[in-house]
Amino acid sequence: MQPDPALLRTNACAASQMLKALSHPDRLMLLCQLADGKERSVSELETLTALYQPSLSQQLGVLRREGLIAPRREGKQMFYRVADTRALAILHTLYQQFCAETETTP
Amino acid sequence: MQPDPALLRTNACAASQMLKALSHPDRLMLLCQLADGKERSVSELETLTALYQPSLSQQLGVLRREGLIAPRREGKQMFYRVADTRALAILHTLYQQFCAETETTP
DNA sequence: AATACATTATCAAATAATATATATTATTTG
DNA sequence: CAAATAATATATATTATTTGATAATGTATT
Repeated sequence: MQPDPALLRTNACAASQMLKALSHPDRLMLLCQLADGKERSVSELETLTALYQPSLSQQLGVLRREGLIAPRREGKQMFYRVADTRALAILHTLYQQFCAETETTP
Repeated sequence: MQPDPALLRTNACAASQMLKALSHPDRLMLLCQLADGKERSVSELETLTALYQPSLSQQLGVLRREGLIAPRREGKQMFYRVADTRALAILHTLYQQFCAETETTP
């Protein structure tokens, strides 16, 4: 599936760095709320995830520095959206694997 | 995409635990070698990844305890294969996103 | 200036990573 | 059968990183 060992390592490092950013429940919840590609304000995210505000901002900072999300300021509010198509692809797979079956079907 | 906040958190925790296991270059390289669903012996994996044996065994141990891979003994050798379909799905997405474009095309 | 919203700084506790040493299990050989 | 070897696993020690909580600070609007 991957012939060149040096390239394998390079790619594995890149991928695992992104996975590291994803592998935190709070950060993953945040990204789930942005997985539709639309943007959300920080206060919306605060409501949706029920995270304590400084933690929220802290985790958004991690995602921002990794380039996974991008900010846009509008007055006093900050809006974030997913800024990395690779992350978006992973999020969709995660949704299929971890959420699709556990959906609340009335 | 995900209405119930409690369920969101539950799923996010499950997913991030698996991602944590994936988000290490050595472990990811190992899993890449098993991503075709076939099994490989530890010594094969040692050759393929050029990892120092105790590290290799240590990382295999992490993956095994997380249930991502399953062992089979055959004489003195141990064979491992991916034992989790969710992990397999994630690995395929990762391959598409991080390896597909960088393929060595002669 | 006051208010609401958002970010940064600090720091102890918990976890994870890396390297080295040692142990286990099974086969082979004398 | 006992000793040697091979393949893999575990233990340990050290260092580095991450987490989680709280306090302090910054920024824009009213």
